[in-house]
Amino acid sequence: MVELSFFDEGDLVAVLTAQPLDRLLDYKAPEGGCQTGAFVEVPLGPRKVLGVVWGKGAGGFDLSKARSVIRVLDVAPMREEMRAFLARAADYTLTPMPAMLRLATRAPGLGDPPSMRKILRLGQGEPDRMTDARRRVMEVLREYGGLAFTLRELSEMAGVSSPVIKGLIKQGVVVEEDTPRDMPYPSLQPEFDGKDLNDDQAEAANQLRNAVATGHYGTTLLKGVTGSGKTEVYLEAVAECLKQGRQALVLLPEIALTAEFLARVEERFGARPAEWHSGVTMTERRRCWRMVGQGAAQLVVGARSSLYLPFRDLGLIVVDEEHDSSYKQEDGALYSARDMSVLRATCCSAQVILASATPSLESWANAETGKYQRLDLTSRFGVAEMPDMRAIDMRAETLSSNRWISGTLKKEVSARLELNEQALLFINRRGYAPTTICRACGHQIGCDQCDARMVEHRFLKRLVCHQCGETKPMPEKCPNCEAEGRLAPVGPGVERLAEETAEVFPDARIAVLSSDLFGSARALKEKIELIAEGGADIIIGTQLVAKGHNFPHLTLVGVIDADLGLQGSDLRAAERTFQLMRQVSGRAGRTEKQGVALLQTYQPEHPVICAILSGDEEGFWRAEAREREATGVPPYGRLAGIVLSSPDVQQVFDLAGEMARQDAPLRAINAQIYGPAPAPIARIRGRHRVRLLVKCEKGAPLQKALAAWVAQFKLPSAIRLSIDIDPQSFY
DNA sequence: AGCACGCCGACT
DNA sequence: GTCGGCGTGCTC
Repeated sequence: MVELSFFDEGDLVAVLTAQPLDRLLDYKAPEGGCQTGAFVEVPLGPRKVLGVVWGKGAGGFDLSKARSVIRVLDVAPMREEMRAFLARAADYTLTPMPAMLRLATRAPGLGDPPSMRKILRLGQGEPDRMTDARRRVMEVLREYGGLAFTLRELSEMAGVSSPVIKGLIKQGVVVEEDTPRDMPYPSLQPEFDGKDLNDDQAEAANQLRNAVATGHYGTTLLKGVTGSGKTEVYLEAVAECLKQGRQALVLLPEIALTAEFLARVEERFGARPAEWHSGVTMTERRRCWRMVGQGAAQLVVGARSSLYLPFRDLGLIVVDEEHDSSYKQEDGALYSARDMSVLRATCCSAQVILASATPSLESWANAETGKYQRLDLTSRFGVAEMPDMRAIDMRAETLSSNRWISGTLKKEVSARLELNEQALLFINRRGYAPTTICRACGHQIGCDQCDARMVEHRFLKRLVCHQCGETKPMPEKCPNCEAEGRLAPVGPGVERLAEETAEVFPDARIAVLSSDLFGSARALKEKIELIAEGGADIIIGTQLVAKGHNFPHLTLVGVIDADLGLQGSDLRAAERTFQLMRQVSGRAGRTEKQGVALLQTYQPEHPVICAILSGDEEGFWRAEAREREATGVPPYGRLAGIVLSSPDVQQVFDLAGEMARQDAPLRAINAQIYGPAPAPIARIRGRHRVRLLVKCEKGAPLQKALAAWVAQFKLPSAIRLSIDIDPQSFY
């Protein structure tokens, strides 16, 4: 090996810590030495902190100050490819290395020794006296001989109290053994037969398998309409990856989707994979992190942060619903899990599968240029067709005020109810009404912390700010003119639509699905299952219902306001509306019955609405691509958003203005600078936010220029600066 | 990030 | 005279 990777005791090693320092610190290697990549505990001032040995120490300082590494932690060292990935991701996103290391060490108890627990097995001989309770204990142990039980589990399984088991232990009939607390995950069986695939799916699966078998990097866009069997297809790629003895990672945008996915994995591979997301317990996270590092977890299903797990040999990353906006972290470390997946895959020679019914324009464009492979699944699974989609021209409908269900839609819903089928009414607005206005003075109730309007939630009996989460009770009188009883809700939210629906269809059973109505993912899941089994006639839902849930009795989708989202000048509005409408429409008719999707719109000739209705997706993307190419925005140009925030408006505007003037490093790469302007969310929790936008040509070294530009300024401590490369929301 | 150091206002 | 505000700077 050429690289010097082992250091003897006393050698100077450079250590990266998760503390926000702008450089590596040198330490003396501990007793017994250490290797590059080792996770270590080092002294830093009065504290002990976690670090990773990054290489040979650079020296060049007063060596008498050098302290020693306290100890090497008992976890697998960080691999070269992981270090390279973190460094490249840091360069790309302009995130400091300590912050990257923090992402990669988000597991509790990394420094703890591998703890042991006692498990119970059947020993030799028979108990002195056989009782019912004792018999049950022995039966359980005999029946599940392959499984390890703790005292508690066994007493639960056998329905006996723990003294019964303790008595058996004393006699040696049951024996205790020490095993590591972090157990390897049960092994998955890629040899099991998958579901039957149709020709289309089989062909796509075959191509993905071949790609995985090359053992090289590559990215494939797997495009398939809702219900086309994308999951079955990419699980075949996972199977191939496991056969190669490599690990696989499946990213899902929403925790609520994991339960269903885990069940499918279990069905396909005979066991459950490792799970990694915010809902997983501390002990389980610890186990996952360690087992992934030891190669004792073959498949991980997780949220975007699972990209930073210490895989030993990652061969495949699937990004399901790759267009989903939750893959873009918008606070703290700013990164797109989709782009980071591709980066990670290039670092470890893995394949990436980007799966979506409605890909992001970026991925579509990368497939067009041949940077990504593209596979299309056209036929829906089984006999179901894409629903028949039509617009309801709201200009021709007569609706009384504060009503949103048109006569046409009402008739269609009634017809479904007669047939005992389900209808879904979709509105992408939580709460009762988006605005509360005073009829006396016209004042709108806003949030005290932000500049957003507050949304009335009748279910919670409060006003809620959807930007910062601030809530307050509904005031009795107008906070502006003090008029009493003149505050009125304006516009529809999901709760108000439910109210109208109950009036219009008094005999129907109505279920409302909105994320704020459920305390837990489990409660939500139960409700969804209940609905799927036919426990409701009309489903009223927000965005939540668009994501992957299957309602077999659903044959009609009514979109209350298809224009919502087309307003404003957000460049991605059209793309998002297109994706959302297609997804929601795809909920209808997933089984043998043909579904219908009706879009209430005031602009039926809008290109996006037309593209949705005609199903001409390629046409929509081509038009969008032309538009973006003409304006030089992503993916045809590069963008970065710089947000400065401070409690002091004047201060933050002054600095932003100063930065905009001192733009020499940016001019050097021909970049243009726009702003300062109030950021999309102008005030969050009392901090005023100002944004600058930097735009340049596709090939320009944007990050380098930005770094040089920002380095010119010394930030007052009250001001925070964040740089967002490839921002998702820009206007 | 913590934590110490250090330089100016209201208290014993 | 001293306690304590948090701006500035350091951590191998």
